[in-house]
Amino acid sequence: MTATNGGPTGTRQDTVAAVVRQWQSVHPDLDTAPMEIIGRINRCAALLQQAEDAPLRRAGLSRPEFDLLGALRRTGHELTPSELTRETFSSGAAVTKRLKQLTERGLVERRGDTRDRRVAHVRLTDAGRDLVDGILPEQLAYETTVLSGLAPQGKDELATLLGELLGELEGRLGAPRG
Amino acid sequence: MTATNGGPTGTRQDTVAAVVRQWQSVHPDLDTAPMEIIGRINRCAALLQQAEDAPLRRAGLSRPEFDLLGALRRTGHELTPSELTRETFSSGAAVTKRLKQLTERGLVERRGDTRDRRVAHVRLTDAGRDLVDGILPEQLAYETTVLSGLAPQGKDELATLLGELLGELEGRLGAPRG
DNA sequence: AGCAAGTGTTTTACTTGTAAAGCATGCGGG
DNA sequence: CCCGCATGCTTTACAAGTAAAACACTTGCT
Repeated sequence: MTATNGGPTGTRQDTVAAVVRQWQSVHPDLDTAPMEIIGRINRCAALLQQAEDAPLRRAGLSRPEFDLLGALRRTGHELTPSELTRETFSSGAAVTKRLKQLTERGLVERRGDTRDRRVAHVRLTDAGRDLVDGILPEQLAYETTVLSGLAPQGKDELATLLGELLGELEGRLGAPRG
Repeated sequence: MTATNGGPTGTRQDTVAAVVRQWQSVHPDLDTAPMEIIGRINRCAALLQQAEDAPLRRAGLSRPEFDLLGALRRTGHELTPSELTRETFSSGAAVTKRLKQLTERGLVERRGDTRDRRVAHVRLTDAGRDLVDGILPEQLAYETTVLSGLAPQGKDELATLLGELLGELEGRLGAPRG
């Protein structure tokens, strides 16, 4: 179809490029440029999550469960369910369900607040902490190999650009917290 | 905590940066660099999907439903359920369910293959085509504004880098199709 | 022809997430 | 004091995805 398809010049063809080309031939008038970024982000995220799930599944954890445990581990202190909601960007109901399961599995513990009996405080058990500490290196190692195809400079550039975009998005969509 | 936190030099602080900083203070030995890319991709994807859903929801569509309709629209011809599975990267069962709903809503039609009575052929109805054609410009317009905070050069750079990464991922994870 | 194995699609049982309602508790004004 | 409203968390009813089994049909071997 296209005249300038070229050969493999080092950049491998990805599926999003093909999709964008199809859209352009159907709607030549539309500016499909945003798809090249947003479509790729979505597709990368889908593939990465699928792949990252592998190390986690070995430990019997889903990614949202790991995110919850990770939030407790990296903050280093107890968190209430509502704080976990904020840290893991998920709904209160979802956090409640996950906590129930993780508690049953002995990975987290809860205690009530002495002052305000509505609030709970959640913390990792020793088993929970060990599990997170065991998985995290594996996951980072895997992620490192995934990114090994990019030039070091490209990685820095990519991290920076994504940081700018994310800052935009969080400012715009997450509404300025004030 | 950090000495070189600096002021607002143009790059706004994003949540992933804070998370990475937490991990580094807990596990100073680990190389957290991959998080700066992969964590941001995941978070961007989450925020984008949430936001992009807005224009779609107005039309009563979920993103996966729109992806299905979009695949039919951009290829320009009928597709079988298994082809839709490949085009939309979702499972056969999911496609079956979506087709059922979209058929009930009069957005797609199915006909059986005359030669092989196992296969079905799915196509957009006029209403379905009109719906996609109506939504797509809105969505692209929205996406354009989302990206408007990035410098034009940054956008190109980002698209290119993501394309490289995605090419890697699809080659590695999606297994070379051959 | 007739049957085993393969392919395309759907069904089933189950898991997980969500929105909205429901509880229990705390807080401030009359 | 106590009533109304806000808050923190959980429950309920439901929507949507998945893996594995089931189903329907075709194909190739004999």
